[in-house]
Order: sequence, then C-alpha cells, then structure tokens
Amino acid sequence: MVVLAAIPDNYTKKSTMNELKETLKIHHLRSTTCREDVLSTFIKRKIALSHGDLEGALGEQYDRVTIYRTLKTFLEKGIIHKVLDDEGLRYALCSHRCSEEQHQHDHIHFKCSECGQTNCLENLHIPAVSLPVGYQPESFNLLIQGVCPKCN
Amino acid sequence: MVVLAAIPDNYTKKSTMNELKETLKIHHLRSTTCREDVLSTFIKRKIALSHGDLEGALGEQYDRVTIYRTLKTFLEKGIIHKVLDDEGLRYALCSHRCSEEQHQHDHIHFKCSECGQTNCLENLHIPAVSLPVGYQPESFNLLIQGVCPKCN
DNA sequence: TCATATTCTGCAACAGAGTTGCAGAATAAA
DNA sequence: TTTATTCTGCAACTCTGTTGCAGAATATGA
Repeated sequence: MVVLAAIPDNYTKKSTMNELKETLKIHHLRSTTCREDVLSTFIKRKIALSHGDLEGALGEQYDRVTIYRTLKTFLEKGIIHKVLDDEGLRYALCSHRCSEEQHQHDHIHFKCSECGQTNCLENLHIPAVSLPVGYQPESFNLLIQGVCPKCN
Repeated sequence: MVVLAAIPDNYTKKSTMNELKETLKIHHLRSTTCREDVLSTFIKRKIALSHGDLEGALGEQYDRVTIYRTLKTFLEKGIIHKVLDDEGLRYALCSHRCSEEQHQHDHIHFKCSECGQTNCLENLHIPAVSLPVGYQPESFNLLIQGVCPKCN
C-alpha cells in the first residue's frame, strides 16, 4: 500500500498522479485537483508549509477558503500535522502512516534561523524526560532552532 | 536583587507592588498600572497566558493595543517568553534571570489536555538529542501534552 | 515641588489569519 | 446516466495582531 514517504524523488507525472489519488482514497477522500495539488506541493517542497505558502503557490487556482478547508481535512485524516514555531503555524506531511484513528504524536522539527525553513527530522527519537510526579505525558513535540546543513 | 520566581505566594499587596515596580525598573521600564497589572496577573495565575486571557482579565481597564504592546515590550526585555501549542500563542514568565541581552532559551512546557492549562516545567533539562551531521542547534523547545497532576 | 524630555496609552484604522453559511459544481457509486 | 454525497467559490464575518498619531503619564534634574 502507498505510504507518502515511499514516493520517489524522480517520479513521473503519471505515476505521481496515481499515488496522489491513491493516498486520498486510502483516507476516504474524494480526488479533486485542489487536494492533489496541495498534496503534491507538500511532497515536492519537502518542508513545512504555511497556509500563506500554499496560497502563494496555488492561490490563483483555488480559493483561500478551499485551501484552508483542504488543510483542515488533511489534518483530520492524519495526512499532515501541525508544526509550530515562534513565527506561527505550518503544516507538514506525516511520514509515518497516520490515520484518523491513529496518529503518530512525537515529532522533532528543526527550524533554520538563516533560511527560515522548517523540516521534520524523521527517524529521530525524543529522549526520555523524567517528569515530576503526577504528570502523565501523552505526546512530545520538540522544536529545535539553529542552522541547517544547507546554510552551515 | 529581585527575581520573579522568588516572589512568595503569600505576599502582601504592598510588598508585591514594590516587587513589581522593582522588576520593571530592573528592565529599564517605566512603572505604569498596566504593566504592573499584567505582570501581577502572570505571577498570580502561574500559568501561560494568551493575549485573550489578559484581555479577559484586564480588558475593561486597558486597551487591547496597550496589552499587546505591553506583551511585546516584556518579550523584548526578557521578562516573559513565548509558549506555543497547537491552539496558538501564549506567554509565560521567564523564571531564570533573563534580560534583553541574555535569554534562557531552553524550555519544557506541559500542556494538560483536560484543563487546557500550560505550565513551564522549571528545573528540568531537555536531554541531548543527537542530530544528523550538519545541523547546528541553538535553542530547544519541548512541548509535552498529557494530563497534569491536578487532573490526574 | 515643578518643568521638561521621554515614554506610554487610547483611539482609529488597517492587514492578515481563520471560520461559517449557502448555492452551485464536481465526484463516486449504482 | 442518474443520483446522493461531497467539494468549491463567494460573501461576509470574527479574531489576532500592527501602525500612526495626539494627548497623557512618568522619571529626572533643578
């Protein structure tokens, strides 16, 4: 079955189209050009995107509201997740297989203070934190700010 | 010298007033009733507050804009810091001695999914994360979501 | 205590982010 | 191809946050 992270970099347009449709289908969403374009923008750019970024990329083709609703739907279905830094809210693809029911909750994000881009650091674990008595943790979100390899 | 975290719970109104004025003075800010009230709200509530929270508490006494500007000033002076979760932006007192020049950048925040309150967990360290080659970290921000001792 | 330079506040007006209702358009499934 | 369901665009709105400016309040030195 299709997992987003498995989509190769050098995909052909046709196979991508099928992958996109497939991904939407898995999450019980209708295939529409807007959803395919939003999804494909996330896949191509590989970084966390704000609503503004998407509006910049697709704003002439789709209404602001539609993009908002697409993001909201993708969030609910577990296709993307929120990424927060001190500049505001962005979204990034869920690399692990998430769904409406089950969502991978631990994330490490790295925000570069030079280029401003935010990436998910996959395959990294957040080390255990020993919390004071009484605190029952459910999810962890680590935001690291610094300089990324490209800008280093 | 006065450190905010050192202000006792059972302070008298008068001594608090002096503490507040003192704190503002340390950071080279004029004492105004708005600033004192905002500061004292943070001290009393002990949790991270949004602009909306403060407007709810002080909105009849002060203009929206003034509260925004007070928060901005406090941020710049290192009196408070930003706290982000998936619901948005809040602010919390800096417990360590921060200033305009030097700011303690590593924070652990705990957000309770029951009562919705967010606390800073002082005295806790974020464990070392081994980043991929090329990433140069500068600051760490860990948001833990779960159930707090009060709601447990 | 008073005068003055500096800083703060409130108001008005604005920009941007995000939401809602509704009618018409597009999709999936029979 | 038909039909039920879902999606989209439009209009209008709320909420958050910002800016400019004039008048008010504060700190400082005399």
